[in-house]
Parts: sequence; C-alpha cells; structure tokens
Amino acid sequence: MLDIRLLRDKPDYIKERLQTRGGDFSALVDEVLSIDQARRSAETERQKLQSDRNRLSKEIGMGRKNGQDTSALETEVRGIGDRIDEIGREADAADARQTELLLSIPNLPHDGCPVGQSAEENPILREWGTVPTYDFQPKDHVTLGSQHGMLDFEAGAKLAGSAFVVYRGSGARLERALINFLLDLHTREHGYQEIGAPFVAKAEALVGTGQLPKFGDQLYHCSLDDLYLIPTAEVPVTNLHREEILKHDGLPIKYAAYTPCFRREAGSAGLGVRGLIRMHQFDKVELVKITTPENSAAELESLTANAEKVLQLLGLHYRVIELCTGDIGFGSARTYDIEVWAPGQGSYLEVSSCSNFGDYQARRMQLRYKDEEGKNRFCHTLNGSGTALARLFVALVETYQQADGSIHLPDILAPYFGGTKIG
RNA sequence: GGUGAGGUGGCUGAGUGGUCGAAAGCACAUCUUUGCUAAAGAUGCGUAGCCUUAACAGCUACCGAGGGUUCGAAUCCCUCCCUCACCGCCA
Repeated sequence: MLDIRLLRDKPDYIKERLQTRGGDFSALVDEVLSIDQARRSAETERQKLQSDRNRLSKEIGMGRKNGQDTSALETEVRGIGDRIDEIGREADAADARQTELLLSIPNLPHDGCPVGQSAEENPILREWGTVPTYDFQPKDHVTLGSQHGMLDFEAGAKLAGSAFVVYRGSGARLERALINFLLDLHTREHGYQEIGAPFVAKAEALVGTGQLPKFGDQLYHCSLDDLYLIPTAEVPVTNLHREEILKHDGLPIKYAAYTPCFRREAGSAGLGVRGLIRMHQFDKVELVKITTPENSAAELESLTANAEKVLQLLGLHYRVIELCTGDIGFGSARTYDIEVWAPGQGSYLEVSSCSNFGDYQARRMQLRYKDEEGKNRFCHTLNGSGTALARLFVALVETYQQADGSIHLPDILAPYFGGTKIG
C-alpha cells in the first residue's frame, strides 16, 4: 500500500499518477485524507487521556501505600477511563477504515512506466529469434496432444469441470521434465534458492501480496479452514519474510519455487479459449526477489533476463513488451511481459510477467530491512514467472512438431525427458 | 483428535496487581585503556503511533492474539492461535 505520509504531502501528485492507470482515484484519496485527519485527532485525544490516567493511577498507588483516602481520585480516573473507551472506539474505527481504503488503492506506476490506456499501447522492447516457418500447416497443441495421448481435456472436465486438464504419458512426463529443467536452471545457473511452499495460504498472506481484499472472486477458498488455494507461488514465497526486519547484507534474497496455480478466472472472456491457454489450474516456476530500493530496478532487469534465458535455451521465439500504465497490475510499479510464439495459435502467448512492486507489497506485509545506518526501511519486492508451464508446453510442442505430427524436443531437455522424440 | 508443559526484547532468561518497556547474562555498536590475531572498563542498543522539530526531547501503545476484571494488568479471569512432549490416527 501507499505511504500515508506521501498521500498527506503530495495528494495531487498521487492522484495524477493513479489517473494514468485509468479511472479516477481522487475521491478515494480525499476520503483517506479526511479519515486520516479524524483518526489523528482522536488518537491525540486518547493518548492525552491515557497519560492522565497513568499519572493519577500512580498517585492512587502511592496514596494507598501511605494510608490516604483515594476514593475521589478513583472516581475521577474511572471517568477518564470511560472517555478513553469512547474516543478509543472512534480512533480504532477510523484506523480500520483508513487501512481498508489504503489497501484498495493500487500502486503508483513507476516514472519510467509508459503512459497508455490499454494493452494496445504496450511498447515492444525486443524480440529474440524469428518466427519459425513450416512447409506444412502446423497443428495446434490440442490436436498434437490428442494424437500422442498427452492431453486429455475430457478427463479434466469429468474430474473437475471445464478448464482443467489431465496430462497423460509423455505429456505428464514432459510437464515434469520442464519443472525440473526450470528449477535446475534458476538454482544452478542464476543463484536462486529453491523453495517448496504450501499450496494454500491464509488471508493475511494474500493481503500482503495484494490479491486481497480486492480480488477475492478470483481465488478458490476453502471455507471450512478459511484457506485460499494460491493463485501463484508469489504469495507464499514473498510472504516468507512478512513482518520481518532483514539484514541489508543478506539482500537480495532470490527464491525459485515450483507450485501449481489455482485461478477461478471469474468473468474472464478468454476462458472459452481452446486448449491449455487459460486453465483454472496450471503449473509454474516462480522467481521472487527481495531487495533494496536502490537495487530493485537492476534486479528487475536481471530477473527478466533469467526468465528469457529459459526460452533462449529452448530455442523458442519470443518478444518482451512493457506494460503501460493502463495495463499494469494492481500492485506493480513496472512490469515486463515475455511472450512466446506459438505456431499452432499463430500468436504470442504470455509466459512470464516480471514485476517490480517497489515497497508496495512490503508495506502491506511489514517487510523491512536494516540499512547501513541501522535504520529500518521497507524492502522492495519483485517477482516473475520463470516460466508458466502450460503455455510453455504449448509453444514447445507446436514449435517442434514435424510434418507427420511427431515432436522433436530440443536436446537440452533430453536428460530431463529421457530422450527428445514424441511420436 | 486427547493429555500435559510452555509462549517475555536478536538470543538465554528474571519478573504473580502499582515509579516494569521490563532485572541479569550473551550478542551487537561506539569509546577508553592495556596491547595484539585477545582481554578489561564505560556508554549505548526493540517496534510502531501521536505531537513537534533543523535536530533533540516528550507522550502513548506493544511481554503469542483477542476480550474481560480493576483507579491501575507482563502479572488475575475467559476464548483462540502457535510450539514442544506423550498417546491416538494416518500418506
């Protein structure tokens, strides 16, 4: 969330920056400021009364010790106590409301984030490789998956409904091979520590990373235990250090985690899309970094490079775009999307979204570090997919299909897959 | 799930109603001295909020969480959470 002090000092600047996301936040900002005003005056009054009570209570204690009659004082303090309760309720209510409002305000886009209305205005930063060409009509992954008995959408629907899939045989093996390949790459070559995290999380964790309170309708929730299925490993992994004060010389912290991701995709227009493109459950290897404000910009570049490396090693054509202010995520200050080419789709698929959240998540989860001078400061958090598996699966089988429908995987996967041929 | 023990500052660990934000030790930081791969001494050393400020200072809250009793709660009562041990169950 945003720093209330920044809101107090530069409300117009805040409104202006938020405006670039689309939508008008000025009423919300003004409401926060007026609540803040009320909260502080109630708080000041309460503390003054508490101070009075502490002083008089001590007098009572000492008076009793000396055998004096303290009943008049006791009556007076009782009255003060009643007023403390009263004003305290006001202060607490204002505080709760202020927090609630602050949690619903998105992050400020980074100064370098291109201003734009929608995805159409996202600039393309770079491309790698070229669009592969075929002297036959390339099939899509659904056809290929069915040809080789790798993907069973009917079984997925039978078990859990639409937008769930069952991987079979070489399909299941390829998925597992990719998970291991990605984890090995990031832990061995890129210096991330591997994390195996719970696939469910408490509400506090989701508030910390920003999925709650605003986007609860996108989450699967187990009401009996009040736990949420994680929509991304970002949630458990970033929250690993919630409410901690880290040592500056231990930063950056770099984590890589494989988890499945669960998303309700409520109201998503694209849910009817064919195949693996948009599922309620998909696998992902996520990269998370916790760093200092000074280094977060550079860490975003290297994080993105780490994710790109995946596609380079697999020989898949991709491009990197930057999300403009109108398309950027709720908590993000700056985001690069990596899109891989899928020949069977004839389009690019987003396989990674690398974001710098600045101190936005850190404030929500009270994640700080002690700097060189011993001062506590909020960390900066980043994350990016390295990469999403389902769409990578799509790009791989569609890119490396042969005229007869067989698939010849890149050699680098051989030790993981146990060969390179499917079909 | 059952029974028992326990949750205090970075760590260990005192503290059962009042000058306790909390003894002591360790760790850490700065300084001093002796001197050299160390010892001794002094001082300092939690977090957040409020009010101010150039800054210091001051005030308030926080002893797992939330409620209650009381003029006053780390301390008494209630509920919950977590940790450990044993039992039960189980991949």
